[in-house]
Formats: sequence, structure tokens, C-alpha cells
Amino acid sequence: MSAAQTRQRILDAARQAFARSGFEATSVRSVASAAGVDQALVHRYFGTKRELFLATLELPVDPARVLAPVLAAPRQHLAEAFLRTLLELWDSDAEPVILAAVRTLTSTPDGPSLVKGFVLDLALSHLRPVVDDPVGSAPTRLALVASQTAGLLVARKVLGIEPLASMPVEQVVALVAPTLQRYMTEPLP
Amino acid sequence: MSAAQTRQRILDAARQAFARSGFEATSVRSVASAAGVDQALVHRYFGTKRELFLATLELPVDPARVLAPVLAAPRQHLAEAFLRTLLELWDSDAEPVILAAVRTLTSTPDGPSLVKGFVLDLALSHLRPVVDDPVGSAPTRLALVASQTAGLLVARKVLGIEPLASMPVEQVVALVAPTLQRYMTEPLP
DNA sequence: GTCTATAACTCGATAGAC
DNA sequence: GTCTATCGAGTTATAGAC
Repeated sequence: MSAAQTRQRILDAARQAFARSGFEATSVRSVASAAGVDQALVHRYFGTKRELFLATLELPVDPARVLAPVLAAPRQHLAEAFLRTLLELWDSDAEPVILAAVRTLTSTPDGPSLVKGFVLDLALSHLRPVVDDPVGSAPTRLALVASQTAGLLVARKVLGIEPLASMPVEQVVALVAPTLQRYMTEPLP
Repeated sequence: MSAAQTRQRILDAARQAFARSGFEATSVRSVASAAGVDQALVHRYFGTKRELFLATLELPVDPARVLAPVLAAPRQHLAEAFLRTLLELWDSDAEPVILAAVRTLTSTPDGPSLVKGFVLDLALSHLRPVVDDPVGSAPTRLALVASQTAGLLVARKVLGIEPLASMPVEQVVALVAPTLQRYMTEPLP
């Protein structure tokens, strides 16, 4: 077996394990076992458990690339484009990575430091210039967008609240985009 | 030291520890140490770690009692009343309990079973009859409300996203209540 | 390339002394 | 009422054999 292949198998197993159980509740041993290798090999390739976790958090997509068309969308369809892109990302190959990040982000106080500047941050930083206005309400707008998208992520992918969890992307977009559009571009109190 | 006092000290220490670190990352030993007692005593009073955690999840308020005035509010101010009550609850004595629940709920797959039917469920079940309509869209409405409130909780209390985290209750109400009002009572696509 | 062996801890839980 | 002592299992991580 080539080293690269084995490395990849370990990485995949780790991603799934962290996605299912978060950082704390996942043991290096269980990852090794799922990958069909010895525990020592995991350390050999990735160092500490923390480093393994960080190696796991590589998004299979480039946020800037994915968001480019969104940011180019007409302003009145900004939220719709943004939300659709986000929902499709959550259903893509990136799902385990995102779940792992969320589980770890919310599960312990140093979660944030562990996953610092991850998904939401990435998406939101790109969104900043687009939602800014003369009054400088960008931070508030971004925080509101973050709250609704984080809640959607948790409801759909972590808690599995029905009917939201099984709802087609387009229906979720229709229901929630107006909220985001208001947070992004409409006048706030 | 009376047994009741010690029991209470252990319970308080456990609540804070679980709120800070979630279920997995909190050790019985650390709880004991924070309470100034031996680890064995914790087991003596509460049994297993899981039982200790469940004992911790006793809300210091009765949801039905808190929500009664909300449900009696005029329909067009339902969201506003609901959200204000929720935000005040999060800032009250109940904060550690709620944080503990959230951290555990999102951190592992059996989190939901551990905290089954907790906070959001409680609030939402009371809300159900109020948001129902002839088309039977209550489940969708409740899921949407859950997504925004869960996101708000995470943004404000778990991730500490500014300026939302430090924002006065009334300002958050002004910004977010319209979203909830739409989810609760307005026509959906 | 991969595993054996093991060090060095920490964990939950229990029995029983004081 | 509270703690000592301890069991047994599980953890990360490393050194080194094959």
C-alpha cells in the first residue's frame, strides 16, 4: 500500500469520525481502526490529534471561487444566490468537514480557537463589502446573516429538525431567502 | 457541612462545568475539585456522570408559566413577545443550563437523546397551536422559528459574534422579531 | 510502510475506612 | 458526611522492531 493512499484513508476516516462525534469524543484509535491501520501510524503521518483534526478541516472547495458568482448576482437576488450556494455546499463533499467544524465549534470553549476563521467567517468576510452602507451597518448585518445561516445549519444538519431537514434546497431558499435579503440590504431599525 | 449544602455545591459546579465544556469534555473529577469535595462524593450523591448531567438540566423556571403571557399576546406582537422572553431567559439564572444543553446537543450524535425534549422543544410545543393554520403549516413554521432562534442562541451565547453578542435585548428584538413574525403568522411561499 | 510494545496519564466507578 | 484506596479500562503519544 502506498503511503499516499494510506494517508488519504486515514484522513477520510478522521473526517467522518470528527463529523459524527466532534473533537473530544473522537479517539485516535477509533480513527485508525476505521482506516484499517494501527494507531501509531496515524501519529506517524499527522502528529498529534489536534494536528490530525486541523488536517481534516481542509475544504474540498475554494470559498472565493464558489462565492464569486454569488457576489456578482444582482443586489435584489443576493440573499437567494448566497443561500442556494450555501445549502448546496452543505450537501456536497464538504458536508463532513462542515459538520466536524460545527460540532467542535460549539462543543467546547476552545472550539472557536481550534477552528478559527472557518466556514462562516470565510463566507462572511467575502460578503462584507457587498452589504456595507453609508451608515456602516455591515457588522450588524453580517452578524444577523450569521445567526440565521448558523441556525439553519444546526437545524438541518445537526439536529435534523423536520420538515426542514428533508426539505429540497429550493423550498428552503424560498422560505428563508427573504429573511437574509432583509438582513443584507433592507433598512434596519 | 450539611449534605444538602454539599449536594447543591456539587450541582452548581457541575452546571458551570457542563456549560463551559459540554458533556464529553467535562470530567467528574474536575467537578468535584471545583466544588471542593472528593470525586467519590459526586458519585455517592448523583450516581453516574450521565445522571449528574441530567440532574444539572433542571430549568430554574417553568416553561409553561413563562410562556403563558407570550401566548396571550396579540397575534401581531407574538414574535416580539416570544423573542423578548427567550432573550431574557438566556440572560437569566437559566443561562448555564441552556449553554450546557446546547453544547451537549450539538457536540455528539447522542446529544439529542441525552437532552431529549429540552429547551427549544419545550418552547416550540407550546407555540404549536398558536401558529397553526388551515393549511397545516405549523411544522414548517416551527422549524423555521427553531432555526432562527437556535442560530441566535449560538451566535450570541456560544460563538459570541459581535455586535450581536453584546447587543441590548430590545435592539435584538427590533432586528429579529420581524423575521420570527413572518415565520409564525405571515403567508409563506 | 506498518506494527509491537509500552510509557505515562486520565477517566468513570466502587468498596470500604473514618 | 466525607475521603482513601484502588480497580479496570481507555486515552495520547513515542521508541523502536520488522
